[in-house]
Formats: sequence, C-alpha cells, structure tokens
Amino acid sequence: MSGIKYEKIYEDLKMKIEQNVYHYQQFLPSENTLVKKYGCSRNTLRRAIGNLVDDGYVQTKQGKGVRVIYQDFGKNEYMFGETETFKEFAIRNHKKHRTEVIVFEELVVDQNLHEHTRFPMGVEVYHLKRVRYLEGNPVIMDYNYFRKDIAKGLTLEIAEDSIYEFLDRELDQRAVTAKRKMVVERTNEMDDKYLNLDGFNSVVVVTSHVFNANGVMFEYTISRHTPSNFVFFDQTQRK
Amino acid sequence: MSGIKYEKIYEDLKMKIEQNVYHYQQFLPSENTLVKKYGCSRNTLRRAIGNLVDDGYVQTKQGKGVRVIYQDFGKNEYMFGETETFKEFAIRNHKKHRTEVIVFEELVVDQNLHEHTRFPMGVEVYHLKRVRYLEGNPVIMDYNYFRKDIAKGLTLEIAEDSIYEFLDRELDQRAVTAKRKMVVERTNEMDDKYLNLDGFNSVVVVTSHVFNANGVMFEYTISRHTPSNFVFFDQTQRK
DNA sequence: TGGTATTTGTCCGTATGTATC
DNA sequence: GGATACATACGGACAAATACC
Repeated sequence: MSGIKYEKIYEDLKMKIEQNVYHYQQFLPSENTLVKKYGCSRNTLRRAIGNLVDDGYVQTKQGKGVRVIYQDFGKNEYMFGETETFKEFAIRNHKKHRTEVIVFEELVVDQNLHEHTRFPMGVEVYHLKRVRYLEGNPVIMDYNYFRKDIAKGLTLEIAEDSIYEFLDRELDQRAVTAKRKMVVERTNEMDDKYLNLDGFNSVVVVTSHVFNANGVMFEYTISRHTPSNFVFFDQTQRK
Repeated sequence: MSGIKYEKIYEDLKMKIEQNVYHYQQFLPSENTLVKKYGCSRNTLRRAIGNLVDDGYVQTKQGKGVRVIYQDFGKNEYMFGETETFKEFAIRNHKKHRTEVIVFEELVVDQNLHEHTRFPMGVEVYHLKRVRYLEGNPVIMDYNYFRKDIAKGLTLEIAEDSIYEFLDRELDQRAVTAKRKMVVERTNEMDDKYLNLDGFNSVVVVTSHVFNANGVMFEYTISRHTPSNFVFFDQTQRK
C-alpha cells in the first residue's frame, strides 16, 4: 500500500466529482472534515485540492468553501493539447492511425537551424518529415528535430511507430517540459501535396520545444495540422 | 511592507532569471541556501519555486537541484491566451484598439440557448455581437452572453470600452476561472462581412465559459479571430 | 563498490491571518 | 462579536535520488 498520498486523495475527489457524488455548484466538505476522513494533514489535503483547482474541477473561496465547477462537456473526442502523443491520442479515441516517414536524415546544426530551433551550433540531430494518418486521412505534417546524442539509435522503423515510446523504453528519456506556440498559417506546397485539407486554405501550426528530465532541450518539432481535426482545450485561473 | 511572501520570492527569482542573474541551464542555489537568503521557511520557498515550474521557468530534479530552462524567445508581441482581455492586450502591445457593437439586446435563455451556453433555462442574459479593431483592422468577432443578474447595468457604451473593467470596478465581479476550447472553422457570412480575413477562408473560434469568484458561470463567449492575428502559447509538465 | 553528504519530495502538526456567515 | 472556513507561514521528520569521495 504505497503511492503518493496527495495523489490518491486528488484521484478520489476527482472521481467523486466526475461521478456526481459532489455535483456542479455543490461545496465539498470542509478541509477539516476531509482531513479527518482521509486521515491526513491539512497540508496534504490542500495540495490535492490545489491540483483540482488547476484542473478546473473546483474553485476555492476563503471563508466560504470549495465549490465544484466541473461540468461534463461530453466526450472530448479530439484533444490535442496536454502532452499526449499522436499514438496515445489515436488509441484513446479508437482511431486507426499510421505514420509515413517522408524524410529521415542526419544534420549538423548550422547558424540558420540554430536560430529557429535553439539547438546549440554544431550539435548533431535527426531530421524527419512525417505524415500522420487518422482513419486513412492525412491530418498532420510533422517536422521533427531530435538531438542525436539523446535519441541515439533512432531508426526509420521507430519513427513510423512512436518515437516517444522508444525514448521512454529504450533510453529512459521522457519529455518533461514542453513549450508550445500555436498559430494559423496559409498552407504551403507540402501541405497541399500531402494533407487532406477539406477545403481549408490554412493549417494550425504548433511549434514545440521539449526538455527532458535533465533539462536538455532534445526536441524541436513543427506540427502542421489540418484545421478540421484540431481542437485544443485549456483552463485558466486568475485572482 | 506587507504582501505575500511566497509571491515576492517568486517575483524576485523570476526577475533574476529574466535578467540572466541565473541563466539558461544553470542551477539555482539549493533550497537551504535560498531559505537562509530570503529568511523564510522551506515550504514557503518551495511554493515560490513550484510556481516557477508551472510557468516554465525552471525544472526541478530530486537529488540534483533546480535548473533554469527559461529562454528569451523575443517579444511575444501577440499573446492571446491567459486571461488577458482585449483592451489589456492592445495596450500592452501599444496597438490602437476600438470595439464596435453590432447587437445589444436582452434575451431569456430557452432550450436551444441553454444547450450551447449551459446557462440555466429562464435566466435573463445580455446578448452582444461586437467587432474588435486593432490598428484599424477588424480582427475579432465576439458573441457574448452575460448573465443579467451579475452584469447588471451593462450598457452599449460600456461594451464599446471594456466589459471586464466595468464588472471589476462597478460590481466587484471578476473572472476567476475560464474554460476554453479552440478550433478552426470555415468562415461564415458574418466573418466575411465584418472581418479583414487577409486571404484566409477560416477563423480561429475560441469558446469560453467563465466563472466568477462565487462559482457562478456568468459569461459565455464565442470569439472568432482572424488567423493572422492569433497566437497562443502554452507550457506543460509531465512526470 | 560502497558509504556519506547533499538536494529535492512527501508529510506532519501548529500558529496566525483574513474572509464569510 | 463569535464561529467557521480557507490562506499563509513556520519548523521538523523522514524518504528518495543524486553526487562525491
């Protein structure tokens, strides 16, 4: 019976909210009550509640209590965003998926590449261009740059499956921090050639810088999504 | 000399990181060192650092330390996202801004409106259609629904300036939690009529449900952005 | 290889402040 | 004013990962 206490409390409360034990607009029992119920300290309980706040499940108000603001908005069938990978996304939504590798090469970072990737000059990288298919439809063009010293042994076959599973399984690397920027751009020749744009003359361009647990930026990726398959969710607090 | 201690430590560290006192890839001094420096408890310091992690400034690793991963990516001139309002955004970027109100009316929530806004049936709401201009260019079409009992006294003149300033100043209401969904859609007749689409045949549609500090969902808004003026940033951690 | 010190992660108990009712 | 509830802050204990000798 190990595991992190605040995580368990968080999961239990979240489950109870999703299952309407605590319903929309209702107050949770007070901190002191929950402290007794879970047999934990107030700090630990507050940590669990803090995570629920971050996830948009509850709102706290001093002197009043902790109110549930979670509403079930349906399936969230499409959900790019978070740190989910393409394969995880496809499987979660029971979609057939496939990845076609167009380019697989090794490069050395020069001045030009340095400026838009932020990789140090002279570093060796794998460069890939990939087309991602969902239910037979080409929906994403990926341009990936991985540091060779970190993604050592990457092959074309791996790139057709899941690079992240490989990094995680073989090299004990995993993405820890991702910084992303999203814009919408007019399509280019490659988009027109490879993607099923469904009448759109634009794509959603997600640019990511990804850091591993050692603080090394090891991935720079540009993903060009067909608009019809792109959805992003987010929640923010401000006080 | 009041103010919240962990916020001050957070601000101080953030400032030092932005000004390269602690530079990219460098470790911060250890928690114990910083505890002595700031004259605070370890919990308080850790809270400040936790917020820096959430903001993508640093990464922590047990047994090693706290590493700076902040890089100055330039101006971030455009930055929809966060909870910033249109007016705040315009002022921060030194852009001339103007809002034109196309429709200002009062409605009662019926079955149809209930289903996509999630407002309770029978509630009275203000309904607005507004066009937002930046440097003379129409860049956003806003469709707002505000609960009348909460945004009491809203007028067309206020809607031309800033509804949020009004809510904050006059009614002590302010947005606390916003849940948003972003998609890209083909333009409709209104977009074509009012927006300067610059060759795009799509708009970025941001749908928001906004809760005030009392946990009441008081605003439902659909914002249709011209693609050329839309940028969204985000950072995520995963362990 | 192994042991020790360092560093962050988890958890506890307590005290005090502040907002709400 | 008093009771209740969340917010901030302190200090201490032990665990787990890492670094160093």
